[in-house]
Amino acid sequence: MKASIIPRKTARGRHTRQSILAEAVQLASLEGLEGLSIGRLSTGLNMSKSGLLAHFGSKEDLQLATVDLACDLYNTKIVQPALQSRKGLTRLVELCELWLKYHEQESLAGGCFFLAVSSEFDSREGRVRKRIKFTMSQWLRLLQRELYHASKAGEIRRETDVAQIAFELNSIGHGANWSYQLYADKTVFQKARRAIERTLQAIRE
Amino acid sequence: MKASIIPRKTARGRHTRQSILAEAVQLASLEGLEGLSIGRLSTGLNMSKSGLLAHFGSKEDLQLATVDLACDLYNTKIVQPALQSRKGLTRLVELCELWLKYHEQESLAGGCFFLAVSSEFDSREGRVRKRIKFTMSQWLRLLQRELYHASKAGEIRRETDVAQIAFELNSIGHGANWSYQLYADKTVFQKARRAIERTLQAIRE
DNA sequence: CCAGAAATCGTCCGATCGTTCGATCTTTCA
DNA sequence: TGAAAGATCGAACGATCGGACGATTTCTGG
Repeated sequence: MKASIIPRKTARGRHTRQSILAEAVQLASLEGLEGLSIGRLSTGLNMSKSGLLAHFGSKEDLQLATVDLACDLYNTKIVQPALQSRKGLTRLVELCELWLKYHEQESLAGGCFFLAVSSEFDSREGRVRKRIKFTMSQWLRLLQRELYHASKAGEIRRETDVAQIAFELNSIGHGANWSYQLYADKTVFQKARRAIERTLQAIRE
Repeated sequence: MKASIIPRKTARGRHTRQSILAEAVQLASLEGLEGLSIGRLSTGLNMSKSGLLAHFGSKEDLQLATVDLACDLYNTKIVQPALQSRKGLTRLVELCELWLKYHEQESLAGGCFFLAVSSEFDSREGRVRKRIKFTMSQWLRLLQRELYHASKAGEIRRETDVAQIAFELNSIGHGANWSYQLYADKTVFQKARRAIERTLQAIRE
């Protein structure tokens, strides 16, 4: 029931909090946000349950903070770098490629954090689901925005259904992440690249 | 540690067991095979925990039996009907369409059972994961087999990479299931149909 | 140097988990 | 009809969960 935010006020506190969240993102990619238990998380970090929980107040707040850190992570590693590319088709391809590269080198042990937790929470309710939905919407809108720019710039056919293509690109990510997690088959990343290329080729002007 | 199979020997026993499993498939599509707790499952069926567990012996055996029933379900509702169609491209399209229709009419409350549980177990070990992997492999091989027949029959280009196309078709299923579960947006099924059509159009002879 | 703030810890609580076991219904059949 | 077999139940177990609370350690500023 406790819903307040517990702000850490010193460098030590902030550092501990960040360490917890970094571990939480890894663990959640493997076992989900619910499987992430405070007991195991704390013992894995050599601290007490209560000491850990003091940084967040409740498990739900820990989950929310974990989602937020993952969001920062994907922004730093994928979105921001891609924003250096020219907007439109170039940036769109770069977004896909950076996403693929990031997971190809197993940066997260359990694969894409957001695909894992969005599947986990798609039948739940509450703030965590809402936050995940919001973040995923941002990602999809980002893809659509670049498709829109590409359309305006004449890089792709003007009548292209950007929602349709965003759906297809996103689906390819799902398929690649799923295959790699279940079968540990690295070739799916090349399959994904070919699929992306074919999808975009079909709408190129 | 108990690993034995507890066979039910009377009609009553078999009926109860099937009722449990039918409910378990529904529940697992919503909350996963792990979230499927024996306590809630039994109270939802108005019976005792021990009475329920007596049909399976352990939670893992219950999970395995649930996977098997789901497998039967998909065979009955999707695979067998599609086998009535002419092999090759026709049957492939029918497989995809039957899968889409089945989930479009919300036959399972939590979406595709196998996509849900394969995501859940992709980072675990044990018999359940192995069984899920095996079942998914069968599905993927089925798609590839029809592509192979289509190729032999000259319905699609002979040099088509069947593993690549199976990956793409499967990805579309992932994307549709995910979008519908997270956003309850029924239009994704039409998007999926368009994506499937585009994918197959690209390899048509 | 010390007092108050911040961080962390140890312990306890109630709930729920999977599982065991003996008792108790219910069915079957000799 | 009555005893064996099968099905179900109720109670209890140890473990683990999220969480609460006061005590204790560590840091920091006057």
